[in-house]
Amino acid sequence: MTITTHQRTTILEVAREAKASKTSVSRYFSGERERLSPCMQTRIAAAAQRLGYRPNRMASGLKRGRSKLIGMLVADIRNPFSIAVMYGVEQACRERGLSLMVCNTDNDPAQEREHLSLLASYQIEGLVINAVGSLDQELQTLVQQGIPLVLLERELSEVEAEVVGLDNARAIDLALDHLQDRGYGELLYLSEPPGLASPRQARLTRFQQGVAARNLTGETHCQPLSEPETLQNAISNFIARPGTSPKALLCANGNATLAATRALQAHGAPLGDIGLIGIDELDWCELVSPGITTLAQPTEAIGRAAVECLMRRREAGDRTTPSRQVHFQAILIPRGSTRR
Amino acid sequence: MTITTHQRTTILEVAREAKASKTSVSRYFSGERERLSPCMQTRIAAAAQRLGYRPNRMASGLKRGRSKLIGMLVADIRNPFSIAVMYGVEQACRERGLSLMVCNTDNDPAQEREHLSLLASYQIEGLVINAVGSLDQELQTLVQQGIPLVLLERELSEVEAEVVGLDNARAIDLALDHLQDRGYGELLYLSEPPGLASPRQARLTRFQQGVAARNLTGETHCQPLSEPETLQNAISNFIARPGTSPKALLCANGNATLAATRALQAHGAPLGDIGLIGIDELDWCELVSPGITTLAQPTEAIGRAAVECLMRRREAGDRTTPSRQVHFQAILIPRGSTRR
DNA sequence: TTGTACGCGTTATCAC
DNA sequence: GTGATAACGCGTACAA
Repeated sequence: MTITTHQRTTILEVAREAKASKTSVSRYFSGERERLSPCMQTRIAAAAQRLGYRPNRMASGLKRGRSKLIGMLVADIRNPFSIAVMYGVEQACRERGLSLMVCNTDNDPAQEREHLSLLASYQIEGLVINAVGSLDQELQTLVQQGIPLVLLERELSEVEAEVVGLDNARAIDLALDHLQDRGYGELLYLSEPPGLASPRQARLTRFQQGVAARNLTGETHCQPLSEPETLQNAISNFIARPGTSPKALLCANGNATLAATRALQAHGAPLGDIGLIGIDELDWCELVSPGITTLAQPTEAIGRAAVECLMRRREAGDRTTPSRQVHFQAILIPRGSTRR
Repeated sequence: MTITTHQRTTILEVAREAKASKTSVSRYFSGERERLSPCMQTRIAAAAQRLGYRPNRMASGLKRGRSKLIGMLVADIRNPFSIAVMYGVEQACRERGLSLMVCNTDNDPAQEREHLSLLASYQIEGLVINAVGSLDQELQTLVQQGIPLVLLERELSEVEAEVVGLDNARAIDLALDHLQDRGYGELLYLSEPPGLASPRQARLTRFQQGVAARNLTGETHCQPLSEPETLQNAISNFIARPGTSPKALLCANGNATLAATRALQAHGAPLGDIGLIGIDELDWCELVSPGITTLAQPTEAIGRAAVECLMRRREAGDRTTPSRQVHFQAILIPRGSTRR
């Protein structure tokens, strides 16, 4: 039977109930159970059970300097990619007894700064960052405070932090090779504006290099996806233009794929006739007939790797290890949208 | 210029730097700025700026008993519905200066219990719960500790907590009316097993009532969606069976819609010929030709309402107000899948 | 094996 | 208007 207290039970109450001292109870709950006599152990266990006791993490975090909290800054929580990575992060955290604080910043640098500072105030032990702004200075502060950082795909040169993400160059190469294989010679690259977001930048430049290297024709359209008409027009123009070779669209991420698919449907162009390939595998890509070819990112692995990096760095005493980069390979999933 | 300390700056250091007392600095940062002399204010501001000071929320949480933390228990973080609600929760939290701790439980009651206890140990000020298990006892403990609870669509009768969610009965009615309007007379209801999850239960029973009331023919298939073949067979049998009236599928949630769409495609049945309507609006429903009719849930509003309930209850001193239910209406989005 | 005493960084109380 | 001091709940030397 649990006793009904409207206040949380403290270690002191458990100690009294078990006729033991604070210390013993504390030991019991911090993995030093073996050092206690069996009798004492059962008494404490019983007392804690009766009172429904749970150590206060605020207090223990304050005392030991370890909050057992990991922070995650997400640029856009509604992006399936972010969620998929978050799933991996959450799993890895749980396996290590860590909890996760999630902050969504809606692609707003001001909010990113605010949330960063907030997370720091909770004494988080590590931070996984997926942000759009240039946060060098704020991040530098965190690094100086000894908080391990992992950047998801945002290679900010200045800061000493791990970087985990896709091997963008090879992913684009994979896409271009596939398109060329399938006979598409004139390409339109669709992306949101790269801005400071380095993966967008990396993918874009590799596209440009890769097109040249393969003697393909390539154009790019890097506009916000918020206004469908802009995209629609770009695609219509691309299709209408006289050309000597089949045409295809290459979408830089899931959002772009979604927008492009909408635009193609509105335009009435059948998939495959106009080729379509996108980075990021989504639930529905196999459903939109005849299926959309994608480059899947190993999202869960990316999330787990992020936490692993965090922990490794924390145990390594921070400054000693140089920061590293972990790159994962995209997986091509060929479907009807690149089959003529 | 920020000074490089590898430890976090404390209030004491700021006090020394500003030639003031801890108390004054504390006042400055806890909204009692006005009580300080202008001179003192600028001194503290400058010192804090120089040192990059931020109050330690662990410590203040310990002292004041307010962690400024809201917890959210999510049954399945990869379910778009959960994410959409979470978006609303996060926004509402941010507007109130609260932070969000997210726990994914992967539909596992054991993990739900574990996370619940973990969240409590962080002295969270409120909890939004979307769970599958029967957690009555654990939740009761939290209520007794004075933690406000909001259940997303899981009406656990015993516990004194707010319930926020969809008006399931009317949503099902809406679906049935729509299907009947469009001339579908034989229906197959697809759902994951209802188990203890009350929205599934509510939708299922309403379907059965509603079918009877309208003189329609209705069957139900409530199996896990993990094995596509089971669903596939059920649908094939349903379609193959001789009938007097057009047939349609009604999917209880987004997962079911996804599975049903896959199965129909595998079966080669064109949408609309066999009707399809699903609860939960998803990105891709408009893309799968000729578009899938859905009942959209106002997810962001649900998330925000959850946090509002939490805060209202906290300010009301907890026990006084009776627990309430907030129900939102689904919105019908008709598309080609219910047009013959 | 067990208990005592102190400090983590903050806020609240009470003096000045 | 300002400052000293005692908690908050816990972990951990150190002593017993």
